[in-house]
Amino acid sequence: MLWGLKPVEQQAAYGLAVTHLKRQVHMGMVLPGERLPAERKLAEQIGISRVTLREALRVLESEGYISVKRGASGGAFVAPEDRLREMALKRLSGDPRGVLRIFEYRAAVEPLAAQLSTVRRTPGDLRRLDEALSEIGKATNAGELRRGEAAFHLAIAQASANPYISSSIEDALASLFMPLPHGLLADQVGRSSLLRGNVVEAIRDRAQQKAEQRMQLVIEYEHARVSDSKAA
Amino acid sequence: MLWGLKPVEQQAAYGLAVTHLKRQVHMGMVLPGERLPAERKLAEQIGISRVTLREALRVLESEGYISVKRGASGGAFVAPEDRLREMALKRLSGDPRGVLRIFEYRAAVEPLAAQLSTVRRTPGDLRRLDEALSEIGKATNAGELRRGEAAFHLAIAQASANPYISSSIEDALASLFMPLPHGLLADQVGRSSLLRGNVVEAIRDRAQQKAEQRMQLVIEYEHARVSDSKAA
DNA sequence: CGTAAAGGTATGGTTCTTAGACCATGAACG
DNA sequence: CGTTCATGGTCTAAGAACCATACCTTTACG
Repeated sequence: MLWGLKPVEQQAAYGLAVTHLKRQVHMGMVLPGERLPAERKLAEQIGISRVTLREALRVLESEGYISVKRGASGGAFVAPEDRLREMALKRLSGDPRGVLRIFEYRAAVEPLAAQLSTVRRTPGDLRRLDEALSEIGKATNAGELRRGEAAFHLAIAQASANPYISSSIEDALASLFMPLPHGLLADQVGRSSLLRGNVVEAIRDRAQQKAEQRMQLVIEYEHARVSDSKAA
Repeated sequence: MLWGLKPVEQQAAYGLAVTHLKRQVHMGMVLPGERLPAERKLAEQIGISRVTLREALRVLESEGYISVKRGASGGAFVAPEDRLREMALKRLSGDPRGVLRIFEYRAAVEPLAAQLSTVRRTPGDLRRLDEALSEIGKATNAGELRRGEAAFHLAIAQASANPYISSSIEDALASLFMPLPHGLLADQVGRSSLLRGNVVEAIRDRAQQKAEQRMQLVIEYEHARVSDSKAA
């Protein structure tokens, strides 16, 4: 038999921290320009020592994700939206097929998640979905819109009550920072609200087929949006 | 924002090795009763030191996956089929929903993989599929049948050329040792060969819809088979 | 009955991670 | 203007994990 040729590679703690923090940025859990918690606090929160965290911060800094300032009211600040968008586009152009891979995958899994959610949703799930919709509706810049959308997709993943689906959706979302196209923010917010609101409505009404179909639409729309960004 | 409440946990190297080796057993890459490579060799193959590997072996031994004998022609031997089946059933009964979760997930992803394979398959992919079919056809015991089937599903995952699909199928396959029901082996082999052979045929003919539908059948059949095992 | 192939054990060194203390900076405030 | 103090920057000592290597013990087999 082909005996485990691939070596078991142990990730260093600082490497895991780098990955973790990048995901937060990619999914918009922390917005461009925002300050991260102080080193001592952040280290405790993610369960590593401060020295180790600092190694991770150095990596993120060198890759342009954050910039660190010292002194009072200093700290680690996420790069501005434009810088992030630039980095994202660079990655997209480096691997043109990557986007297709992500979306063909999401197109299979997320509609399933929506469909399952119609049956398994808890009151807490519905609350999270409403909150996400509300954040999308109130978004006043690209970062906030992205964060709301990420929250929406993660909430549906959670509502599906299937750990395989959950973790794979999270991976797919986090694996790529999806830039929003420049353009009228109001338009983006409007379409995002409408399409995703319809999904939530179907989930609330326990309408399996509708939920599935409408989620499919969301994915298709988002795929198109990313492709447009790439073209521009 | 909710700042990364979940701590970043670093897996120890021996823990990774345990997981890796369990997967090999679960997927039937190493058959019941078979001997693992010698410690020195295995350690080198999976890229860890012998001392660390030995820690992993102690864990596997204590959980009943392997038993270790010393002296010439000693070594680490995978537990016999019956013992493994017993362990698998124990786990299934401990988490009755787990099986459903796995199959509802596979039912979405694997047909997609088959469909994509019709377009992206390489000659190497077709060869691997044929080999897997051949191993299924020649199976003279439950272990060999399982190994052939695992090889088949992994080959299709690979042929889909989508890393998200690939890794998630591997996870799903490895997350659970699927016991085969006691019963006429010839029957099992016959049905498995027929159903999976049809899928390969569709992939060879580049028949997208057929590939997708036939893979769906395979998953449904396997789900039923596992459920039967549980009942018995 | 000795050889060889395996597992079992021991030693010392390297790297990663941690806890804790202390230094340096600079914005805010009196 | 100078003090305060939150915050990043640095240092040290200890511990844990992992590794390379050498050597001991068991046991099948010629």
